[in-house]
Amino acid sequence: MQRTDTSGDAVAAILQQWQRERPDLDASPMGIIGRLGRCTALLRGRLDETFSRFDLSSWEFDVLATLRRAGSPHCLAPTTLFRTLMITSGTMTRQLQQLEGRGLISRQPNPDDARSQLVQLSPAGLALIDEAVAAHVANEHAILAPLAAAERAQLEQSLIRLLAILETPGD
Amino acid sequence: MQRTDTSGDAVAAILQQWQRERPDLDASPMGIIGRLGRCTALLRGRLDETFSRFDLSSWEFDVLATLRRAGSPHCLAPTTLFRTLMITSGTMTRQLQQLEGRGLISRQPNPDDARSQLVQLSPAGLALIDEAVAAHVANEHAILAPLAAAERAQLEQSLIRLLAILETPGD
DNA sequence: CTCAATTACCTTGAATTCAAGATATAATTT
DNA sequence: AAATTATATCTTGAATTCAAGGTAATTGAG
Repeated sequence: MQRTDTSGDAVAAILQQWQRERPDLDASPMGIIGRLGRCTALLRGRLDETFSRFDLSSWEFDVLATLRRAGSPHCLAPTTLFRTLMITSGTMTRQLQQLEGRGLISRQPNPDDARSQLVQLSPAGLALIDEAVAAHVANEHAILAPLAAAERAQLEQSLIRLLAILETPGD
Repeated sequence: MQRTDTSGDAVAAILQQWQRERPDLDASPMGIIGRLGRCTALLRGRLDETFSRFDLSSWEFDVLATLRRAGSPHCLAPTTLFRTLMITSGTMTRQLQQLEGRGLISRQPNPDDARSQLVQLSPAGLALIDEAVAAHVANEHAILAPLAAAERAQLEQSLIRLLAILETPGD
């Protein structure tokens, strides 16, 4: 059975419920934090549609895109990759094994350090990610198209501000 | 090994890399979509800190909070729950089994429909979630405290707008 | 009224992700 | 210089999540 959801603005309804059940609490921060999570969840689905057209999952796209962004020779150490992608090293290993199996990357031992490996985008991987990135960016443009330029600017500015707060180490 | 990240504003750096490597693409939507995902990821960690103080994981909190919000007698069908929580029915079953094992909910057959069950918050579950919600809301207030009232309003307004677009069925 | 077909509800097997462990290098002390 | 501690890199076992399947109830036609 598939997950479903009938939301209008579900978050507003949740806030009303809390107001009714726990009037002693000021739940207003949920108006921001709840909607943020919800937007991210819905976006994930939209973006995955494009990835799947290239037989890629979200994380596969991310790995290939990171190598691509690094520039020629499209070669990075696994540690650099998993730090950039904010995943654990174990997850990284599995992902690289899988991508190597599909011939999208190659892994070679690092001659200068037996602990380390060198991950490189294969020609096939390079061609694939170059196409996929173009489609991905086009998809993102389409998703945000209903937003006027001023709305986009306001949203981005707000997110920059929030991100600065969240990244501040003095939690 | 733990995941790490050294971001200043990592998204800005990524945009610059794409500009250098693929000047033919206008990657500006990533400025919004990338930061949104990043904010959500960082928030998750912050919120989990509070949940763990009550020996709750994020999903456990969500289930109990949904039952609590519903109001007395804090009783819902599993289907209502998994639709609200946007998870699959299989995941729901496991979670309810676990919560029942901890004595936080009870499950009884529905007398009107042998297919269905009734999930109810136990007294212990009610007491726990009432405490945890208060702490959670306080935590959210603390997280957003650096934002001025006007900034909060602008951010929320932007998110409401974006959410409306993303929820529009005409994908 | 009976039976078939659709719908709705819940439990089990495959895939993904994380925490802990094993090995190799570097740094420090004696 | 040898030994020891500490750091860094990558691969494996435990837990969580999703897709497919089985069972019960409702609907509608004959």
